[in-house]
Amino acid sequence: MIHITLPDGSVRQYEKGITGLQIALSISEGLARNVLAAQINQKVCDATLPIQEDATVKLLTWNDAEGKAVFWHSSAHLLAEALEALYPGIKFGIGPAIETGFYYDIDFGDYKFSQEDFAKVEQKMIELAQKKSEYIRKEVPKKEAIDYFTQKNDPYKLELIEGLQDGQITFYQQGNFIDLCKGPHIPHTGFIKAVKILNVAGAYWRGNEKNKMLTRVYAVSFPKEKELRDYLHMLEEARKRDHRKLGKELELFTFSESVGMGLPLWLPKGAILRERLQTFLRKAQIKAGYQEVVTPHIGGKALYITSGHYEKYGKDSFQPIRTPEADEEFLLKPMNCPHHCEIYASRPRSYKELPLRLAEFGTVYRYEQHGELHGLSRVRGFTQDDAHIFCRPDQVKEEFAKVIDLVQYVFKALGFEEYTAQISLRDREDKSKYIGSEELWNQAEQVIQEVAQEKGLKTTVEYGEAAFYGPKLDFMVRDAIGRKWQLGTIQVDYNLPERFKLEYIGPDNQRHRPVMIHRAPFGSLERFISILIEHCAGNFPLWLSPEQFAVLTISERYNEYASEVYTKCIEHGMRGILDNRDEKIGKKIRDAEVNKIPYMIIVGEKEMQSQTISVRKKLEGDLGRMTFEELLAHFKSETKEYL
RNA sequence: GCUGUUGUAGCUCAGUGGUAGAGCACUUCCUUGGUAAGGAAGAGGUCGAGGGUUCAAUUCCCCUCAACAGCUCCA
Repeated sequence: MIHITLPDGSVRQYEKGITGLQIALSISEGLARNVLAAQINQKVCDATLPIQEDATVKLLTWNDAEGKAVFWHSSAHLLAEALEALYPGIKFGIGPAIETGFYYDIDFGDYKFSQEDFAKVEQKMIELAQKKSEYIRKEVPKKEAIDYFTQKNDPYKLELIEGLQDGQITFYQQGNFIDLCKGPHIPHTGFIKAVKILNVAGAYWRGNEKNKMLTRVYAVSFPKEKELRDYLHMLEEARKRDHRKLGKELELFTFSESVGMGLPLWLPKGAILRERLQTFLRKAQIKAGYQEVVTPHIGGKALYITSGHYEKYGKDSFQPIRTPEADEEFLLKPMNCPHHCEIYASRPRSYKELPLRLAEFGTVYRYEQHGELHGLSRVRGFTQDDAHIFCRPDQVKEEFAKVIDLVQYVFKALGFEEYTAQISLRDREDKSKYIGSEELWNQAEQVIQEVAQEKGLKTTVEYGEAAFYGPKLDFMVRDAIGRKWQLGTIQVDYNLPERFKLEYIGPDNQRHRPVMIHRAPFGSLERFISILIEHCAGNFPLWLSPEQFAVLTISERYNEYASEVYTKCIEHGMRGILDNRDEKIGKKIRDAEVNKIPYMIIVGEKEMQSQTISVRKKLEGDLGRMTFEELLAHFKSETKEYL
């Protein structure tokens, strides 16, 4: 008998050789029907794998991320099986699960696989799935593996086998399809009830552009039809919310080929959005003890040699700007920290003035690769809501905590309710690539984890993801349609204080090196706004809306009264427009709705007579007649402290 | 940067080896209307830029730029 510890801490006894599936069956039939794989001592395995000794076992279902990954990986095999059945002789690269769904890289030879083929393949996949073919694991000697794929004439699989150790090679077979694969897989294909091929794209074999380009077939699958429908609905919604589309429609920003790619031009309405966000954060930062600074858009080359960025990124950046006379060279600043370090170093510092928190909405320029540019989310010129906190090592914890408070305040104000903190620490094996003493790192890594816990943040820890100069904490937010984005970041830095030889005089009258914390709640305004637009589908909260109201006239007879109302609104600090076009009210309402203007103020005969206004709210409808003061109250309650 | 797709009016898109079309937006006129599109007329384009084939190119070919998708990258 062996002892199996389950996630709830309970321990059960089973015969040696029991499988995850059988354990599930012993708990409930329903669970057994849903088990996709088993996590045995932290390792994800086939649910059909016999367990030979005491172990901790977690049964994975569709509700576990690992369960989904196995499900999608198995679906990739099903896709391959279907493709092989329909297009005999094609050759297979790799077919992994990805964040949502899976893909398979295929060499179709001369055939051009396209959109027209999708339905046929989906149908075949479902047909094969319904056979409930088991995924059968088989350990094969290297020679046998090579023989199989040689006979099958698949050079990609052969190349993969070459890199594997004899004795560690496994095949998985379902139906007539055999694939080189280390697994694990779901018990049988019958779990897969809904599939959708999403798109095809070229992808180099092994990601190397010198290699042959294969056709990557992207697809997604689900255990229920409804989940597929929901997913497709989400994709549709994402298309509708695309910030590039809304940005154009709402006249927030544009691009010009003459100005250059990746260099956004902010239109008046977009500029209001930026201004609102900056004013909002500025207010919060002043309360939190930050001091604002302003630094130029360029910096001498020497600055970046000192910071080390020139060596690391110099070649991949915008090239230096030269002055007419001497051999002076300036670089467009790719980050603000060196400038801020110079401000710190501009005079001797006492421990009494630490922490020193320097903030700047600093515009930086980075030469992003051509193919990487994407709307506002990846650009070549952007404004960071940057700040650098210079503090003593023993202040890192408190400062970190304060930054987390600030970020949480910002997220809440902007309607991001769900987020997790991703903590990036050193590689546990190889610590050689990091700068800074072991002691400082240990302290900072511990401090970050403690603070995150004390703040009650949901955290994930990624080892090996820390920057070479220090550990960091990134906020991953979930938007209104369930997508995850990395937003605010807090990074500890031991490198720059060292390179810039920053010092402060301690109570012991000795020189000490401060620690620097980089932080940006938004990250970049451009990227943040792109996420915000998609999060709220262009329906900004009232305090951010570029146009908060529109005064709509019933006919030109009321133009004068409408102007009075409009002027009163403007005088009260509201932003909006007066629509006195020669159009019917229905048309004006429609246009205001389409332009996502939160409040429509309608004036006609009744309103003019009674010196009132009729108010209609976007997406909600008529609020009825009210006085101007009542409208003001609506505004006040909706904008709270942010107006 | 690599591969593929696309580029026609301000926007969304048809179309053709014989120098172009729709809807919306815009201008003017009619209409003076009550909670998501009133009517009519008009104006608007070197068909992304450059080169080639041709009697003739927006259409075919080459090259270039940009956008989009994917790959690789991200201080």
